[in-house]
Amino acid sequence: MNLTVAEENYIKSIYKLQDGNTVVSTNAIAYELATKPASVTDMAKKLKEKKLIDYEKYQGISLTPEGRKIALQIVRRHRLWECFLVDKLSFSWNEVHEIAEELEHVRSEKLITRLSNFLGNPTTDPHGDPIPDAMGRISKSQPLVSLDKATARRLEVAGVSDQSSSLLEFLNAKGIRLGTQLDIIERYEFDNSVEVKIRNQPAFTLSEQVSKNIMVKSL
Amino acid sequence: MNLTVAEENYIKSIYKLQDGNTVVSTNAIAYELATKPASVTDMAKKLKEKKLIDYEKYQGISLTPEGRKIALQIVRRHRLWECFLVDKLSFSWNEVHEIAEELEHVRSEKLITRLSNFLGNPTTDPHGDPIPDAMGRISKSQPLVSLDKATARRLEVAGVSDQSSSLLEFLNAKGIRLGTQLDIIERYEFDNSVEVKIRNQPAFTLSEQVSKNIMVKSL
DNA sequence: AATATTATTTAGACAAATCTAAATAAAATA
DNA sequence: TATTTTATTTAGATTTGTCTAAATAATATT
Ligand SMILES: [Mn+2]
Ligand SMILES: [Mn+2]
Ligand SMILES: [Mn+2]
Ligand SMILES: [Mn+2]
Repeated sequence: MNLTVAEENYIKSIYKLQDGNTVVSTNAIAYELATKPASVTDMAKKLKEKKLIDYEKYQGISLTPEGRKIALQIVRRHRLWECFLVDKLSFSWNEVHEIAEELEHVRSEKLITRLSNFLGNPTTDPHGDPIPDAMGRISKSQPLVSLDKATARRLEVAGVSDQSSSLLEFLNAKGIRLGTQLDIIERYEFDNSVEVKIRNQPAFTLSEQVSKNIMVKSL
Repeated sequence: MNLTVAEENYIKSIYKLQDGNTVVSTNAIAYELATKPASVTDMAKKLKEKKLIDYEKYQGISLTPEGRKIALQIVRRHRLWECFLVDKLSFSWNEVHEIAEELEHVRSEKLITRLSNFLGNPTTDPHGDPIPDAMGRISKSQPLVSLDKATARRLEVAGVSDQSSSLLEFLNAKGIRLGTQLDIIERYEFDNSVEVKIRNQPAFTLSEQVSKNIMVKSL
């Protein structure tokens, strides 16, 4: 199965959007890929032809088992490259997504096997997302709680639900990254903001907008 | 200047073929890129439009200074990735070309700067070819001699002029790589073959075909 | 149920990169 | 120089991925 870069990007988006849902809508894919619904319909026909998706017009789109297998390979490549960029080239987590978006399309079994090995076969990427193994097995990311709903006092940052560069940049500036331990100092009902503290640093306040997108686990 | 992968591949081929020559022919480029002369003519018009090559019909093709600058960037990326694959992922030199052929098109200044740094800013790639620096400066590869014409008795392998996977694989199997030291045992006029010896190994014979493509310097 | 809104598909077009076959120019040879 | 061969270009198609505008289907609202 030899796929173009465009086809790979569609497969990956469908995988991402499907998560739980039975089918994905034409519009959702168009929005995700910053393209037009008409283009999605065109591509849907091609991917159906290749038996990578199930698709009947007006009925939404879902990956076939084969499509899912390919999606997991692409996700694996994407996340391994993100690890490489952060761990070996000292990029910060907000800079790696766009670059990995290109690197993920370099197809070579051997390259990915060796890259994974070189990185110590990591199981999560710099954003806390699980990395599928060579067989496409992916650990169910334990259901995390968002910071605005967490109950414990001491928490560890385990992921972000919004991966926009603007959020990641903000967190970066505040010194919040994966594995950072936070203490909840105070919650303000008024605007649902929350005051938090990182060891050896003055406390600061996070808006609801932000705390909603920080996924944490208690220690 | 935003170039497509195809445009980058053309620019790189023209750079490679120009080397010394004033202009490059349509056919030479077609052969190098395994495409058809008609396609080269089409692309020549586009690249001229973008002011990356000088081209008048029937007069051959040459890079403009701007085109040359871009070629050097692509060559830099290609060779740095080759270093990465060999030095960090333990690929052998005959396996890296195809993969680097894809990696070279991932465009990110920062990525390449950091990759170079991570590798210790190497100045030659695994095939002995010089790596242009960030400014596009490239060290004139000292004019090497091919093994079949070398005069000294003890030689060091400094490059290969044919980079086909078949030659590299052969050399690999014989234990010949960049920096390998060879002693000339005997030259046979009959078929221009040459018997060589690597330290701690039995001597063996190389055909003229092979020795022509091994570039060496004396020690 | 009729109407309005939203989602999706179709029709027709375009740019990029390629091809084959035919036409033309340049170079080599007799 | 005339002829043959080789190199290059043009003309016309094809594939991939995209778009806009118009048509149609599904859903929501009165
Ligand atoms: Mn991508
Ligand atoms: Mn990620
Ligand atoms: Mn390439
Ligand atoms: Mn090389």
